[in-house]
Formats: sequence, structure tokens, C-alpha cells
Amino acid sequence: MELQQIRYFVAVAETQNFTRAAERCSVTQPSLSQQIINLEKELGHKFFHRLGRKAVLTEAGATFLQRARQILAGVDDATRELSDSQVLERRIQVGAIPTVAPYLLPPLIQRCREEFPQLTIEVREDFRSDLIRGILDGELDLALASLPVKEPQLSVEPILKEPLLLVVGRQHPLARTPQVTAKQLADHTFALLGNSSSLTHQIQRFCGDHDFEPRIGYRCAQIATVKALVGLGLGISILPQGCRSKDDDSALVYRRLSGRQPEREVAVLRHIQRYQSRGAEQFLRTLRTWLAERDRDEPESRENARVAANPKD
Amino acid sequence: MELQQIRYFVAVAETQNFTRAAERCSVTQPSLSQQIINLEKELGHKFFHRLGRKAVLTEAGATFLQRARQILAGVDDATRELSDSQVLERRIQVGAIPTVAPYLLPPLIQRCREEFPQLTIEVREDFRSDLIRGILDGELDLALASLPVKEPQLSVEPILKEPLLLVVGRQHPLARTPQVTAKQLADHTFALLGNSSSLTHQIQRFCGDHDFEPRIGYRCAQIATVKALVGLGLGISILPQGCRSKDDDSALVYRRLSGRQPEREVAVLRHIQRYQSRGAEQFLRTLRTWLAERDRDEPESRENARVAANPKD
DNA sequence: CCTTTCAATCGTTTTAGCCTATGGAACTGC
DNA sequence: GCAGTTCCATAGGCTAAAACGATTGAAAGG
Repeated sequence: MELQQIRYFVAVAETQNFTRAAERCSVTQPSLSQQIINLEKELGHKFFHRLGRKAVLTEAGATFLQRARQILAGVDDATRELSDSQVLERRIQVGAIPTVAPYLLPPLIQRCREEFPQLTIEVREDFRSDLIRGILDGELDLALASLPVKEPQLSVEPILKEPLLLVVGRQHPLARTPQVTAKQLADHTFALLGNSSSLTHQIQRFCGDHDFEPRIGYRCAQIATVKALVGLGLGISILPQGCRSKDDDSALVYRRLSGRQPEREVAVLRHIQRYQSRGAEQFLRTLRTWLAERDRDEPESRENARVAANPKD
Repeated sequence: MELQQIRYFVAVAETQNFTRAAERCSVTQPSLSQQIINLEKELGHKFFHRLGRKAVLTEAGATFLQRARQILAGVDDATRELSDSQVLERRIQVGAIPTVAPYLLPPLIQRCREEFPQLTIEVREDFRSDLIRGILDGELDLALASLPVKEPQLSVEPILKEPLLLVVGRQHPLARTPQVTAKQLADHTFALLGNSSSLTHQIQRFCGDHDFEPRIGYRCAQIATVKALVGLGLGISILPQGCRSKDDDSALVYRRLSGRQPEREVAVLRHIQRYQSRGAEQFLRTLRTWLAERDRDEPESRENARVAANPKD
């Protein structure tokens, strides 16, 4: 059974006339007749009484007509739905690592809502490796994660470079030391994210570069937990500058380390082969302009001014 | 868009793999790929992210998948419904003229219900010309009407020949006359069916053959009305023997006319070109055996015995 | 009875779907 | 890394099926 046959069938049923049905379908009458006969043969029922003047539905024909209309309506709906781009490609799946998700995404999503009201953004917060798997499996449209990313199937667009800062409680001895070097951290207990966290990896590598293993006292799932522990002086940590928020000032001190600054770079990851949906494009466009504006409004501020002020406290 | 393409599409969506989808559809992978591409081109959307390992639905693809499933389900339903002969061809439209419908059809339908419980019989009671039109237009499967029928497109199968009897009220003078000839009727007022009735036509022709016009005092739509008028002595009528019922005996007298007996013949009418449905066949078979049994059980009874008895009352 | 209408049939042409073969990209395992 | 494998797209030839044009034959209508 093919749709063409169904279309022919409905045309005959409605015109009660093979010739006029053929005209309506823009084919010759023999072609249409043949297809109707084929259809009848396949389904094992005659659908029309070929009376002298008109073609009248048999009972089987009447039964099939209902179904046929339903099928064609389904086809019609599908076509219309797909051509109605209002509905389509307005839902995207965005992934982000935990040190990015709570800080970048909320304002960004808000901005997207203003500029593209129909755009629906679904967020998945996960570690880098899981996000990468998600993209490779086609589950995510794009992801915000830290570099390095080596997968060759991924397109990597760096969007943001920021220093990693030492975080200590306001009462902590390191809060007052004029210069803090990497080596000094070897004597302290760290509060870090889980082992899958790319930030944790990076911190461990950083420590390794300075010839010590960090002593990890707390493994947390959330940044907020890390901050709370550090705020009570139970440990120290290293966080990207972007994780700093106003609320932290009462309990936490963020400090640059002397020597070579550890940094992290955040990038947008996409699948090279994946078709880029309109919604994803819109999200990206918003992301880029938002970052550009932010850089223009407070150039380097997040890397210097506020950090430099800390030691004075 | 064709069903084949939709089937291919669903297969790919479900296997997430063009090659395996092709196997499932029993075609080669290039054939299937090409059809998917055609479909995507026609509808203006890519339906799959062709990632390295698997093919993942795009949003448009996911949207279309729902519709596609619905369409295929519709096709499936249609096929199943048509192959389920329990449902089909169990509804027939039967026409009958007023002088036949109330007498032949009820017992016949009851018998059909016993023998073919799924058979649904819809009855249309109408005059002969309208029934013939109904058959020619394909609205009726068959009709029971009186002869003659001249339309060459109709198959005519006579099933029953019966005399036309004079009907008078029990108090009417003609009820007691030893011999009633046609000529005598010229002096009386007739109660007849409407002008479209074939019986009325026949009666008028019969009177014409005996060189008089019947004086028609009442034109009724129903036999019962005619009988009631005649029972009150307000007129006389001529009815087929089959219209006589037990209940009439108290008020009516049925008499043969002397001389050449007027008769009428009832036949089953069908459209030669019309496909004969199973239900119609069953109805006909039941009709024939029922009539045969009736003739066997009371041979000639309805033409002689009961009629002959009447004058004695 | 003649004309018109209509569906089916026949023979031919065209189309389009299918197949085989191939290429290229990407993943896998050594 | 580097072969081997998997997977989809492309190209070209082939065939089956759909379309066409012409015709026939039956039926309807005037």
C-alpha cells in the first residue's frame, strides 16, 4: 500500500468518478484506474461498485475511506508541523560542568528568554567526560566545559579564560600571608569536588607540577559545600574566579598565587557532524554577545581589581 | 512523501543505524539511505545527526517520528480492519415496497438473525420506482418489489406469485354476493395506497382492462389505514393475498374475483454490475430456503384454502 | 438509434526505486 | 600509530512499476 494509491482512492470516493478523480490527481485515467485495482487486489476487497454512471463505495470502500482520510490527515499534519518552524528547533539541550553551570547559565538563559522567547533550554549539569559522551551520543546540542578537550569529533570554541584562585576562610593563616606560593599549599587540607571533576584533575596536576600530592580531606558534589567547608576553616580550596560571588565576602578570601598563575579555559563544545539547530545557533549568538559586552563593561576586572583588593581586608 | 519512506525512516529511528534498518526493511543500505535523503529533502529538515557510530534523531526527526508512527498505525488498522471479515460485509441495505415490507421482512429478518447473527439488515420501505432508483444509485444491495421491472441494468429474480383479492368490510354488500366480477367494482369507492404505489398502478390498469375508472375515495400511505377504512365499510380495496393477516378476520372479508384472477409477482431486484456482498448473499440464501419451506409446508394454502373459506363466514 | 460518457485494456515510454560497486570518514584493536 | 572494520554517501546500470496515449466496449441519455 502506498500513499499515492490512497490519494487516488479518496479522490475517486469523493468525485464518484474515475475520470474526474484522475484529473484532480493530475494523472491519466488509466493510471489511476490501475492503481485502484492494485489497491483493491492488495487489500482483497473491491472498493467501488462500478455502476454505469457513477462509482459508489462498497461497504469495504466506505470502511477504508475513513481510515484513508485519517492517514492522509496524519501526513498533512506531519507536513504542516515540520514546515511550521515556530514549533521546531526551539528546544536545545545544553550541558555544563558544575563550576560553570550555576554562574554562567542562569543569566545567559535569562537573556535568551528575552531575545528568543520560544527557545526552550534544557540544562544538564555533569562532569566534562560525561558531557563529552553526551555530545558524542547526540544527546546534547552543546556543552560548556573546561579545556583541554582532545576528542577530534568535537568542535571547540574557547569563550573564557580565567585564573584559578586560592580560597581560604577569612580566619585562615593563608588569608594574611603576603605571598602565597604553590608549595605552601602542600601543608594544608583541600576541600575539592569529586574525582570526576575536571577542576579536581587540574588541581592535582598543578600540585604535581610543584612536586606534591594535595592532601584531600573533603570530596564534595557541589561548589557551595566546598565554600562552606572552607569558610569554616576546615580546609582550603582552589576555584575558578568565576565561582566567586558577592555572598562569599563575609566568610571567604580569594587570593592569587604568586608565581605562574594557574588558569582554566572554558569552551563551547559541539559535535562537528551534528546538524546545528536554529535554537543552538541562537543560544550561541547570545552567549557570544553577552560575553563580549561583559568584557567591554568590566575589562579585566574579574582578573585583577577584585582579587587585588582581597589581601587588604 | 510515500509510505515506504516513512517505513524506512521509522526503521532507522528505531535501530539508530542505517545498515541495520536496511536489513530490517529487506533492502540494501544505499536504497534506504537515498529514500531517507529524499524524504529529508522533501520535508526540508534533516532527521538524523549522522554521528560516527549511530544515527540520532534531530528535533525535527523526533517530531516526525511521532507522526510517522501514527500514520503507520493508521495503515495497519486499515489493513487489519479490512482483513477482519467478521466486521465487514455484514451490513446490507434492503428495500421493499409497502405491500411486502411488513409481511415478508419481519419473519425473514428474524430468521437471518438466527442463521447469521453478525448480519445487520437495514430496511428501506419505499415505492417501487424509488427502490429501483436506490439500486441504480448503489444505495441498496437489493430490493423486494412487484413486477414488472423493465430496467435492463437490474437482475430480476421472481420469488413469489400471489393473487390480488378483493377486500370488503364484513357488513359490506359485496361480502355476501356469491360471485363478484370486476365490473361490479365500478360502483364502489376504493381505498388505495398513494399514486406512486405499484399496487395502485396495477389496480388502475386492471380496472381499465374492464373498461372503468376506479372511483378512489381514499389515498392512504399504509396498508393498515386502507384496512381500517374498508373494515368500517367506507370503501373497498384490492390487496395481495400476502397482506392478509389473522387479525383482519373480525372486520374484513377477502374474496377472489370471478373471471381472470388478477395477480402480482414479487421479485428480488439487484444491480447487475454491483459487487454482491457476502451479507447480501446470505440474505438471499435465507430468503430462498425460507420461501421453499413455506411452499412445502402449506402448498397452495394461501391461494385457496383460507380464501375459499371466507364466504362461509 | 445515435452520441456521449466512462472505465478497462493494450502496448509503449518514462520514471524511480533498487542493486552493485566504490569511496571516504570514523571508530576499534593491536 | 596503523591496519581492519564499520558505516553512510555517491555513482551508474538495471528493472519493475507507474504513467501515458490510443482504443475498446459497455452503458446512459437524448
